[in-house]
Amino acid sequence: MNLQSEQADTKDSILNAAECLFAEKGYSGTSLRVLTGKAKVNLAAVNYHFGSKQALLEAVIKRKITPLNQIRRKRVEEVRRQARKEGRRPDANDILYAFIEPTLRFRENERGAKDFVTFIGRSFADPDDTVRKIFFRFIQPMFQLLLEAMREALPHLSENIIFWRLQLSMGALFHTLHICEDIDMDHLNIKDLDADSMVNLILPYLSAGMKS
Amino acid sequence: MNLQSEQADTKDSILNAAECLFAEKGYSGTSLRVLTGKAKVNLAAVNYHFGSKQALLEAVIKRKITPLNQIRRKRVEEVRRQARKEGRRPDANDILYAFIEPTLRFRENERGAKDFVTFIGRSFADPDDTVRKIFFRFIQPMFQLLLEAMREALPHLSENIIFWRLQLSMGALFHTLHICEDIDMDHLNIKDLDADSMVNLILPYLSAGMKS
DNA sequence: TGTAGATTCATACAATTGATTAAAACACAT
DNA sequence: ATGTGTTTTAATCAATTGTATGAATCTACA
Repeated sequence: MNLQSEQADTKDSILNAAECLFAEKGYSGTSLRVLTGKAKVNLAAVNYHFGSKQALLEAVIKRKITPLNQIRRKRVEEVRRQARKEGRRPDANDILYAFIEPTLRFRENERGAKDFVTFIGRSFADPDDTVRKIFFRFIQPMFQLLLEAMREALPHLSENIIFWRLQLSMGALFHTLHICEDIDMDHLNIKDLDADSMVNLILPYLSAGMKS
Repeated sequence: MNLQSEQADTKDSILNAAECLFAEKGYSGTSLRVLTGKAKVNLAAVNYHFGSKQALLEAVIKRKITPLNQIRRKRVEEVRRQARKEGRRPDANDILYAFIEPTLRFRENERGAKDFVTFIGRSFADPDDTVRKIFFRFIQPMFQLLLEAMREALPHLSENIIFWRLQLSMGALFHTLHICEDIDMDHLNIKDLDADSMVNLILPYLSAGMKS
């Protein structure tokens, strides 16, 4: 067995560099050479430690999405539980808040989380199909939970409508979080907005749309 | 000078194949070999007729975006003119309708337009920066017009807010139009929805969000 | 200190990329 | 029919891609 910290250093360097570069240039747009260059490790290190570029992608996603989804799931279910306890339907706004607030908080606090969230937005359109598939596998249960909760909150709307309004919400959210890294308009600063301000910016929009 | 129809056939074959493949796999994900293969022309034809892959991209975008933007601009300005004539502010819903309805109508009617609209959604996240830049150049004036119109319609909101709500709207719209090609859920069919149904699905959401 | 196992390293591999070239094939006016 | 300018074709270019290999280096325990 080797010294833990050494191995961890290399693996973590690769994961961190991948997270950053995947956010900036996408999975398909990032070569292992610039990736290992940024991580300051040998080119072969990726295949040695992860097996392949695709396996690295899975590791990058899993590392961040697992704890994030855990929080979001807890928060959403807490909203449903609270509503049930009070004998009423959950509110769509509360559900969205329970999903969005941890996402943006996470994005603000955790190291590299901003890159990761940007990466999510990018992945929906990656040239490589496997990227979408892998992401889908990790996101699907969370989306399903949101769907259930929203059906409770908005019983007068068909499942069809709710489904597509949730898609619209996801598109709005991740597109905005993705491109806000690109935009550097002088008077329209959002890049450095804190989590609360971003929630205040985005939540009312999504909430109104869901209930419309 | 050569026979017009021959040259046009080759160039158009390339443009059509590019449109389709760019929608399916993105610009960076499409190689000139599979592209010329699909178009049933020689590999060198792209560089001969367009100069480079990037020049082809510009041609693909320009061909469809120019007439589409012309219609949308006319429609949006008609909404503003009508409101001014009646001495009132334009309605946000009318502005959105003037933008979205031609987009979805176009998507439904014109040959290859569905692919093109899908391609737009994909391009926001293409690994190649130049794709985003080229698209931005063509979309920017239209976005600016929407921004102006919305400031008229929603004078109580800051330019900042309107800007980001428009971004949210664009994200919602193009993400949904993009992924709806992927989704084939048995009971949640949207793929073959006609333009009117899609407007009815999307417009209330965006409208409520903008006004929220 | 010496050895076994884990890690790093430089190098090479086959495949694919966009682009270029020169010759062949073509169209058309004279 | 001949010649001219355009288009198509096959072949090749250098560059980049993810991956694989074997030797070198390092770590930890005897």
